[in-house]
Amino acid sequence: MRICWRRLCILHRPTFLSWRRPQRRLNPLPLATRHFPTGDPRRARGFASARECTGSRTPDLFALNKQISHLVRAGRLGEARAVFDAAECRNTVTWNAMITGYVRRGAMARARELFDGMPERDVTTWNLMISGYVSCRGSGFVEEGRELFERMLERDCISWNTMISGYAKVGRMDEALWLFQRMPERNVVSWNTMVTGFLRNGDVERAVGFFKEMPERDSASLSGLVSGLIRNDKLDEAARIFLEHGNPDGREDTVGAYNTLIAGYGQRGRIEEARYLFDLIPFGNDRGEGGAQKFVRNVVSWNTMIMSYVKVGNTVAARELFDQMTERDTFSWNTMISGYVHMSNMEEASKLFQDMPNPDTFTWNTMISGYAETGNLEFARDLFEKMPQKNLVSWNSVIAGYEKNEDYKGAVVLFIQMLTNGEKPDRHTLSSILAVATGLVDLSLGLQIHQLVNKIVNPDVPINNSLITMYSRCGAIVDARTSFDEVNLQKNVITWNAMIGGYASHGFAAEALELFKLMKRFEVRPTYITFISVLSACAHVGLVEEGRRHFLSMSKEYGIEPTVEHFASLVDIVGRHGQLNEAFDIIKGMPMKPDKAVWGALLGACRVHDNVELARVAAEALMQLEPESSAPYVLLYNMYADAGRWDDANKVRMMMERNAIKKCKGYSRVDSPQ
DNA sequence: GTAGGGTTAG
Repeated sequence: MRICWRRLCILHRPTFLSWRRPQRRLNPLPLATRHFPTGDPRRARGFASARECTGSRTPDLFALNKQISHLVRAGRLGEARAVFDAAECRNTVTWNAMITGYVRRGAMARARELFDGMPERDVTTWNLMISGYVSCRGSGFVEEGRELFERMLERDCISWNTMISGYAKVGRMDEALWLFQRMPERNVVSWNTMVTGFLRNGDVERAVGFFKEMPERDSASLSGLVSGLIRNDKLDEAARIFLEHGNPDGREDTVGAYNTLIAGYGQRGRIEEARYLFDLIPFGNDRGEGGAQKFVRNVVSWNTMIMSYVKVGNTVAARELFDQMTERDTFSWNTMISGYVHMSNMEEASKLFQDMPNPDTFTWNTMISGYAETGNLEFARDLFEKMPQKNLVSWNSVIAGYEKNEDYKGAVVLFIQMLTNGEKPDRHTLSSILAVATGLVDLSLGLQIHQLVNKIVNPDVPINNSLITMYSRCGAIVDARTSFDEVNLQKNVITWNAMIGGYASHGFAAEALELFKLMKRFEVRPTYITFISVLSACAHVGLVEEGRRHFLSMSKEYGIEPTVEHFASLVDIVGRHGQLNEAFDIIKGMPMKPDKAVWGALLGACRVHDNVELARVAAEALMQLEPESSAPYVLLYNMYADAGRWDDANKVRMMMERNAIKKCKGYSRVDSPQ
């Protein structure tokens, strides 16, 4: 299948093809200074066409500031700026509102330009700028923040807190602590910032120490500690401290901390603890009459608890809670539906889907992927066509569904449709389509997708693994190796398996085994898949002893129990070497039923080493396993014929005719010897 | 303008 990208681009101009990662702007933008060619320094900066009204708040000014704030909150910065520029009269609040817009968007160069051009700044202005610099992504702007902080004449508590949180964000807790110790007065936020700062940087001990030392705590202190501890995998400690401190400021938002803990336990499958906490949340008025604990379970508590049950596959318990809820939101419905979908119970899922008042895109996508996963492409496609609003996940779900059900052409058609619709593929799309190229063994498609990968996503281990698999399946083993070497960041076991498997299946046994050695040197734990490749490599080059050793080391060193595939390889290794009886003994000693690969390996070995009797055993086993296959008959016939045992050969032929086995092309010798 | 808080799809 060939996709003509160029034609697609010309016809439909998918925007992503010319898409570039945005560059960070470091220097202030040159604004339209030429419109104000007077000598006024403020004009020279390009702003001051307005009269500055620093005095009384006129109603006009109030409305103007409100309007700018409103536009900024809605993210409509361009409009906000137009209003700002057109204003006849401004005060500091006006300027601050506009700066807020730029700061929130991370456009610090623009913010700075306004800041530099302002006639009068207040503490809020300075704090805004510092906050903008220190929360800028990329962490390169703390110094700019600090510079402003140092230049401030009157700092308030927020200035200090902002600066401290800036250092905490970039991991410089020493600097944060230095400021904390020197600030003239601290409030509860200062303390909270330090606690969460330590937690953010993995210093659990000092975080807990600071928490205990705090002169006063509020619900944010507790929530911050709880969530930070959970992020540091200290779930039990979080629960202990939380239960010890209860509800510090008597506010209802403590229920958030309960929910955090329930989610923490739920996500780790510790359902009993999650349920215990859920039951502990003061519920209604029954425990809160004194007024001390009036907060109740909210809809998120219910959803989180349902999610916990869904996670461990207990849809019955989840449904019980779901039915008890008096108020459900879309999360409740979606979680419950996704629970059924995960258990492949599409019947219940679709019942809920029909009952759900306002299914959203999430719901539709869940149903689509559910049908796709259970092999019902028709339903998946039908929903996909009918859904009122598709998003990227919708496309990805349906494409992945086609790929998993091996309808590769359908997947490619959908992918092209997706591009022509102007949707930009992401790593999920690309990895599906790479799997499609692998399934089709279509190198040309694979190469095109590789180009697309380079263009639109950052290097990423799973994608690179898919590339390795694609190239090696398409026989481009050198390209596979190139992709393998490009995963210099963090090769995972799949990376190694893909490359070792690629080498093994193309007969590069030495390279496969060499890589396996290297893998162990990098202390990557092999999986059963690794051993399938390793054993097959050993079989290819006749490394009997090494093969045996690897087979034994599987369970001994790595605790991996050999599967039927490993046994097939072992039989192959031993049998090819001529040790047919040992091979047969291995089969007899297998803990599971030998499959056709196992018997096939023995039969092949018997053919090579001319052991007709054992060949008969193997062939008969194969005939039972695969009654329609002609191969065992043909092989056995040939062996008898070669040995001159024509009676036996003819018996095989008669048997074949009796069972109405059709001969396959490529086994012409069946007819020729006579 | 500073600290914290939960849940759903590929």
